[in-house]
Amino acid sequence: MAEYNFQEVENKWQAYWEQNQTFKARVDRSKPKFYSLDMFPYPSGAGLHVGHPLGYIASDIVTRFKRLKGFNVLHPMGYDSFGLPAEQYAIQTGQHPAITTGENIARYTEQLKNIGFAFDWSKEVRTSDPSYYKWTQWIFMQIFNSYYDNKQQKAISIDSLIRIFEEEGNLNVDAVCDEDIHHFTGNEWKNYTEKRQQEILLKYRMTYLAETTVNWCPALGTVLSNDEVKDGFSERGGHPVERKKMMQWSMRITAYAERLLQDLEKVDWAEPIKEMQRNWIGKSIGADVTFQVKNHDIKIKVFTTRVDTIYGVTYLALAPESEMVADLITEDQRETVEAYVEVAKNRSERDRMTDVKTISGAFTGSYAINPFNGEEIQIWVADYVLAGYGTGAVMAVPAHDERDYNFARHFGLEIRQVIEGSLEEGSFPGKGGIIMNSDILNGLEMRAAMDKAIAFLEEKNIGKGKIQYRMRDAIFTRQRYWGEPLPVYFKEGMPYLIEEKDLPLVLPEVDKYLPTEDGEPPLGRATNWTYKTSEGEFPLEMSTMPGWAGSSWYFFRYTDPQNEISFADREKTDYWGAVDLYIGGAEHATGHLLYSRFWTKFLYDIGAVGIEEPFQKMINQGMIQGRSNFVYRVKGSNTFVSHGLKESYDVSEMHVDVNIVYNDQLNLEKFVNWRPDLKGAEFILEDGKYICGAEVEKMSKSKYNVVNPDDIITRYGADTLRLYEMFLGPLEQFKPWNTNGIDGVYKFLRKLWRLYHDKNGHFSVSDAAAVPEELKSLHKIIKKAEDDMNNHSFNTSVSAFMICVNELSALNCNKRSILEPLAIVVSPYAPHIAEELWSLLGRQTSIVEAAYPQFNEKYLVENIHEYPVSINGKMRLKLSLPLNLSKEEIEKSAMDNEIVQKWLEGKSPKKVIVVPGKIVNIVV
RNA sequence: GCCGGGAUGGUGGAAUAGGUAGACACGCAAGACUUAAAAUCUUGUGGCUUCACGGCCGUGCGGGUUCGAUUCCCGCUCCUGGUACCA
Repeated sequence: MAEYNFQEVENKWQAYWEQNQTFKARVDRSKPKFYSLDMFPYPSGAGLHVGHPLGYIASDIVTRFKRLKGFNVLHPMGYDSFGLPAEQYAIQTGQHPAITTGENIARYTEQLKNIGFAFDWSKEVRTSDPSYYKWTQWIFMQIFNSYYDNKQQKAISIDSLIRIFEEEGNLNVDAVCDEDIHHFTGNEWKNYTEKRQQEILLKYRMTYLAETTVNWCPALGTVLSNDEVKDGFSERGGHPVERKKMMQWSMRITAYAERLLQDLEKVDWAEPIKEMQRNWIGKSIGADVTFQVKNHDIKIKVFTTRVDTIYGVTYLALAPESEMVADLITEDQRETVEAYVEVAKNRSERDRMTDVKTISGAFTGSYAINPFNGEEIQIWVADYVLAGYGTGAVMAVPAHDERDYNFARHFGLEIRQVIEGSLEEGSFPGKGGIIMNSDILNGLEMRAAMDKAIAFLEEKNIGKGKIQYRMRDAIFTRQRYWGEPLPVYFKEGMPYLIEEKDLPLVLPEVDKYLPTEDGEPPLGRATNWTYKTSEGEFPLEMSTMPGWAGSSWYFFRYTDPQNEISFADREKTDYWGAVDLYIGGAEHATGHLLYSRFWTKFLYDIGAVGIEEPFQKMINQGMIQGRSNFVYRVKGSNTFVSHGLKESYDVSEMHVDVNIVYNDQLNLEKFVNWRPDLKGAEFILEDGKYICGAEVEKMSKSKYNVVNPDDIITRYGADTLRLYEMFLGPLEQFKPWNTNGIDGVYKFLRKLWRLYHDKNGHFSVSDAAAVPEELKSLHKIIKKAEDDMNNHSFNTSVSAFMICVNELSALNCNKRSILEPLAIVVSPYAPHIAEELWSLLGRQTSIVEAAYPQFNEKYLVENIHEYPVSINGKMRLKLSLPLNLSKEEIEKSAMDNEIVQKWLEGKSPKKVIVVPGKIVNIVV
């Protein structure tokens, strides 16, 4: 092969890796393990664009490097293949989503294989495959069969709870459960009907059925989770979302709130992501306080984080949705309050969110009594109080809370200061201040006042210290077809699990993928969607699982994807353990990453896995944005004017396909053939070229700025694509895709190739000994590439490779002792060309099996340093001096220099700073 | 509003235990090779100024610490991600 023929080289080695199963991972206890994972892709119909593989390339480079360093690597890939787009497509076309999904996966796989990833394809999983979702269903069953014990702080089998109920009822049970639990004895339990018992157990199960307010999206016909809703619209499709009460399965992720929060300390993730999770969990430490309503037997419980300001409470406020409101309205207020509640309730979540400036509320007419000072305070209804947080009621302290302050000002309610300071500029939180006007709390600071107030509450039995989390239980059902069926049937209205031997419960065929006429989910269309037991035939659950179900445990399945007797062999999950490097977008911070941690902790609690945190280290790659190109049509004509001249004409801007533009220069021939209406287009050129305008936008079809990796590979090859994606900039940074610099890395590969070949293109290396400059160049790159790898600074490594190859080219180096290790160092980035060079060098096995070259400091040792000499901090000259000179000798050489003398103008310097091996600075 | 991330030539970016700002690459310009083009190679390329040597300015803006600041501190501007009446 005379010239570097990337097509030939890349096809050859991709076939070789596949045939030899080069990347197949096996348990091997003689080596340290390295589990590298990329975030699960959803195989969309549009295929991969150049932004998708960015993270995969980075992780591929790391795994290839780790192999060279002697690690046993697991680097799998698979598909999160249940999802809305396939179902939407099915609704439109009638085509079964499994078919579309299969086609999309085939396309993705082909595209991924073209890039030359070192994936172990034998480990591939697909969440929509029954052999996979069998185990998703199995995990659901374990969750159903568990409750969370607060004393032991772990999930425990529901059977042991039943035993406790039988023995002593629930009086001593401290578990995470529904609010409306009543106490019963062991005898009472035994006398309950089965239905009654199941009803009670459901209140304890880690996954339970309950009426919940959900984000209902009528256009999609499904429920969405909070993180699937953006500003009141669905993330997929942008359809309006409304609040609706529905019977849904939920999971008690809140039981794990504290552990999810604490264990963030154990993982090596970017601080912003951890912070997002902390905010999402939203821990607040405070107290519950019960207020007696005057002339009523109703008590109002509020949650507050500032019980120290309890003497500053001047009114209570309830959420409009609160059930207590109806009982508290007095006759003279009835009309006003009911009208207000009606309006407030119907205001959509989105209105309430966008319109935070408008203050609204209504006085119920009732009064509550402050348990600390016996004062009567008004009870209001206000839509700034959320039904879903805390108790849905707040004690308002206008002097020290901004929202309470604004509300009180608006309605003319009292504002009473209880912390020293000035109210001139409105309310202030006064967290460091001294309490005043507060009877028993006077003179204390916040912390002490809170402790004293809580002690008072507990003594009087009207409240207690409490920790509140903002995080809600996770809704686990979707009224959709294309998802995992829940392995649940209903008897007398109570849910029961199907038997384990009947897993997987396979998704049934339906005639249409739409809800039924009477509003049931699509599974309601299936015939015989029932479960037979010895007692009869019962209806199965018609909702399916949400998208996050399958992706919350896939990292375990990868270790043992074909296992038919368990979700993964414990020996294998133990060997591979936690993911050592997880690369993916930051957009999953509060969804996938939280759910996966939750399921992992659950599986740990029941003894199914040995780790509590699934992802030890994570890097979040920045998104690749699109870079759109524009042409400028002179209005009313078929003439296009180049970007630099457009100001002289009346033009309209038009997106043009970036694939027919090179370095912002339009390919005119391709342009006129791009669309029929452009036939016969004329151009006004500048310097004989048509230059396009450019702008950074999201990569999308409609903007004609989607760049497909296949096109780049056809033109430049996979190695160039890999190098270029890394060369573009730091992995974490957001950046626009721009092919302008790609020629540079392509040239680099050809220069690299030429190092191993003579002028006539014949492979030619010499066994002569390397000269010091060559060794220096080599050892510089050995060290740099390794250091960069540890910092995940891939872009700087590519630059360093270029420098190395430039240096070796200048030296006309063709020494085997230099070029062999060089091929290894480059191989994680450009594996195909490296393999080819390796085999040309006479090696029989894959370069993957080579060892990373040993760095030797001695080749880099310098004995001369070029000292920059600064005068008053500005570099003025350079001075080459031996490194073994003393400070004094360096200073003397500098002072003797004539340029230095010129700057001194005969004066003696105020100060001379000499940092040996670094710099000289002379202060005049 | 609150919490993150960022701003460096025409472009992507490099350099932070404070020590030569602009590595590497693109683009551009000039030249070599070629009938020509492509490819390849050589040289130059932050701005202003100077015939030149050189000088002045320069890392979003304004201050500060320091012999020395892209890097540390204080105060802003703009872009960007998250979050949102959470009591």
